[in-house]
Amino acid sequence: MDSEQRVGPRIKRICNAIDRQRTLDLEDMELTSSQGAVLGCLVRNRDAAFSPGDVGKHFGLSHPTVTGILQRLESKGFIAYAQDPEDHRKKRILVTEKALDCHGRIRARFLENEARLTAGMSETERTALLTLLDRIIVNMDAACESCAAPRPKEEST
Amino acid sequence: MDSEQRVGPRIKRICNAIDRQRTLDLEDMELTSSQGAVLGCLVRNRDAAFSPGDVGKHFGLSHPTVTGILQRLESKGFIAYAQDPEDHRKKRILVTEKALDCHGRIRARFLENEARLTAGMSETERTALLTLLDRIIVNMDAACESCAAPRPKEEST
DNA sequence: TGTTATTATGTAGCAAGCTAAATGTAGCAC
DNA sequence: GTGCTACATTTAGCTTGCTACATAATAACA
Repeated sequence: MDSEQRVGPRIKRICNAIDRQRTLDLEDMELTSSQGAVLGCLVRNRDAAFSPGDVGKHFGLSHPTVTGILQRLESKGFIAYAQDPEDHRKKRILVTEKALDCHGRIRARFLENEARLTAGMSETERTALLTLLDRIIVNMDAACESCAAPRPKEEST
Repeated sequence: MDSEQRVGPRIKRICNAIDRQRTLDLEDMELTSSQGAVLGCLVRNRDAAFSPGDVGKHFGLSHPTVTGILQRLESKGFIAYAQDPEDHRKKRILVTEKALDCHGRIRARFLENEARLTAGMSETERTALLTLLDRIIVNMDAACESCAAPRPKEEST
């Protein structure tokens, strides 16, 4: 299999380019791509009072990574913390007025970016792409699971 | 458009997971995912005497990023440098015996990883996926170009 | 109750990505 | 030769990702 025929390197290249582009797109709000994504999630789920752990699960990120992003969001005044009254290990993340103000613009920029990525694709193609990407995600979650707790042998074709 | 229906977040998630997995896969050689990819490229193109700039173009990475990866590869004895005899600004990257020894194993691990990603896909699906990813890459290169030299107005629907 | 295990978060330290600014070389105009 | 522009590389400093380790609070259980 030629290196030209592999999915992995393409994903990597696209991922880097998306991050670069989206960070540029949010520059005027002093947000990065990752910060924008996390903040969007927090605003949408503001009634659920997300914890750092919830954010990690939502994006498939490690706890220290989430901590870092949240620290920068806090220092810039987009979020604040409160204690969970029922479980003192947990923190609740509160979004500020500033975050609510920016939310629409962040969302719009991300949607424009998405449109640029998939420009020229039919709805059928876009759907096919999403389905195939979802299958990769499922495949990798399975690989990870077998990492943590090695399976007996699921299919030794 | 629901957040559930976007390509960008999926790409990001997959990219992170691939990096994690591939770095684990190369752990015994003391290489990371990016180092393995760059080293593979250098070994395959060893007759062309790649420069750091060539590596950057090949992977779509900035010069400082390439410099960092190459420094770590050099400190671990996988590559060495020589001056370009015709242009003293350029460096030529030489791969060591150690790199040649590891090359087959690196390649095998990456192919296994690729197979895990696309497990259960027909050849038709795999090809469709590659084609769609290539179109995203083309779209983003176009967007980047217009960034550097803002176009007149390509389609003001 | 007290001990232990699990869970939630934080800190330290590393790799990899970036931009901006510095250095050094090549090439060309004058 | 001098000076200017372009190019190749490096360094500094940032964010984002990770693992490994530390800490605090809850849960489970003898």
